[in-house]
Amino acid sequence: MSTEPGARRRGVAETTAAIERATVELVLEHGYDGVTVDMICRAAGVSQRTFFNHFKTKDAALLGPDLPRIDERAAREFIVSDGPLLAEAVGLVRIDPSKLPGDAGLMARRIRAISGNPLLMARQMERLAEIEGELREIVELRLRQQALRAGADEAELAAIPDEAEITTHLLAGVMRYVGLTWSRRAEQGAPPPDGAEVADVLGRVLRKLA
Amino acid sequence: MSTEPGARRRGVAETTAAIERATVELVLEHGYDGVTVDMICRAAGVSQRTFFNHFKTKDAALLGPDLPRIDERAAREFIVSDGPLLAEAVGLVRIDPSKLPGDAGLMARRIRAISGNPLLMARQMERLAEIEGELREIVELRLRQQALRAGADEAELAAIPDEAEITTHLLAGVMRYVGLTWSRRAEQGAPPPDGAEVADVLGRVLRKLA
DNA sequence: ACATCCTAATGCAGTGACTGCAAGTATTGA
DNA sequence: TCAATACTTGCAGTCACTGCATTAGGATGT
Repeated sequence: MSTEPGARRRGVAETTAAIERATVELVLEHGYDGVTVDMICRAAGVSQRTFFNHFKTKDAALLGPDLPRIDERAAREFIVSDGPLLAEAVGLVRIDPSKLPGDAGLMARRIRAISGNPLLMARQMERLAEIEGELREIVELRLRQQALRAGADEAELAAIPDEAEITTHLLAGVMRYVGLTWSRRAEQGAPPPDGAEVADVLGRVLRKLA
Repeated sequence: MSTEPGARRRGVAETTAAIERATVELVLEHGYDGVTVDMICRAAGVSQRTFFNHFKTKDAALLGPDLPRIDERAAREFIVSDGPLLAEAVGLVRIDPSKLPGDAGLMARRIRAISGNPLLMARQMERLAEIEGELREIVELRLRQQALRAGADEAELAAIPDEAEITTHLLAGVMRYVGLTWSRRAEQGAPPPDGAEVADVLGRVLRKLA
C-alpha cells in the first residue's frame, strides 16, 4: 500500500513498544494535552488505526497496558497472617515486573510523565479500582479466619462483609499514598518506599486514629 | 434567527435546570453511553453550543454543577476536637443542600443514574480529589494541635506532614465508602447512613487494623 | 422614547479521540 | 505452492468539545 514494506515489518511486541516509547517521550516534552494521537503515530511510524489496535485509548498508551494484578501466593499468606492488615495488604498488589528488565529507563520516564499530570494519576487509580472486588474477597476471608480463631459469635460474623468493604476502601487509600510517594521519590532518584517504611507511618497513624 | 423567541426566553437557572433534568431522565432511560449531547439538547430545547455554555462536559450535566465544599465551621470544630478522627472528618465534606428543596426528586433520580455506572462513580470520586489538598491542611492542623498538647518533640512534629497525607488518603477511602453506602441505600428507599453508624463500623475496623 | 450595553442563545466550522468495515500484504503451515 | 493467518492500513463516520462571530431580548441611563 505504501512504499514502505507495508505490514508485519516487526512483531506485535515491537510495534507496541515503539508506540509506548513515542508516547512517553512526547508527553514528557509537550505535556499530555499537547500531544495528539497523530503525533504519536508519526513518531512511532504507524497509522492511527494501528495505534488504536494496540491501545484502547490514548491514556493506555501512556500508562502501559498492564493492569495491576493480585499476587496469588501473597494472597494465601495474607489470609492466614496475623500482622498489621493494611501494611501487609499493600504487598498483595504486584506491579508486573515483566516489563522492567527490558526497559527500566522507560518505566522511570513513564512515571515522570504520569506524575506530572494529576488527571493521569487519578486515571491510574481508576485502574486500581478494577481489582477492588478481588481485594475485598481476600480481606473478607482473612477477617473471617481471624474471627473464627477468636471464637466470634454470629453477630460478629454478620458484620464482617461490611468491615471488609470499608477496609478495602481504606486500603485503596493506602495504595494511593504508596503510589504517590513512590512516584515522588522516583522523580528525585531516591529509592522507593519499602514495606517496612509504609508499615511504620501507617502504624503510627492508625494508633492516633483508633 | 429561529422562529422561536430566540434568546433570553428564560433565566439562566431555568435553562440549566432544564438541561440537568433532561440529562438525568435520558441517562436513566438509555444509560450514559446511550445518550448523546445532541439528544439532551433536543430534549431540553437548547442548542449544543448552549449546552456547553452551561456545562463544561457531558459528565457535569449529569453529576450536577456543584463541587463538594468544606464546611468552614465544621473545620474549626474538627481541628480542636479530640474524638475519632476519621469519623469526625466525614462531617467536613458538605453536600450543598441548596439544590435539594427545589427538586428533591431529581437528586434521587440523579443518584440512581450515577450509581448505575461504575465509571461515573469514579468520576464523581475524582471531584472529591479536588478538595483533597484543603482536607490535608486541615488534618495537619489538627494533628499538630494534638501533638503540641501532648508535648511532642521535634521528631514527632516533623513526621506530621507525612501522617497528614496518609490520613487524608485513608479519609478519601472512608468517604468513598460512605458515598457508596449512601447511594446503595437511596436505591432501596432506606435512610442514608448517619455519622454514628459510620463511626461505629469504622471504630471496630480500626481496632482490628491497628 | 431612544440609543446603548449586556447577556443568553445560536450557528458554523474545526479539532481530536475513537470505531467499524473492508481491503492489502507479509508470514506461516500444510 | 496455496491457503490460512496475523498485522497493518485507509476511509468514512460519530461524538465530545472549542473558538469565533452574530443575533435577539432585556435592562439601563438620559
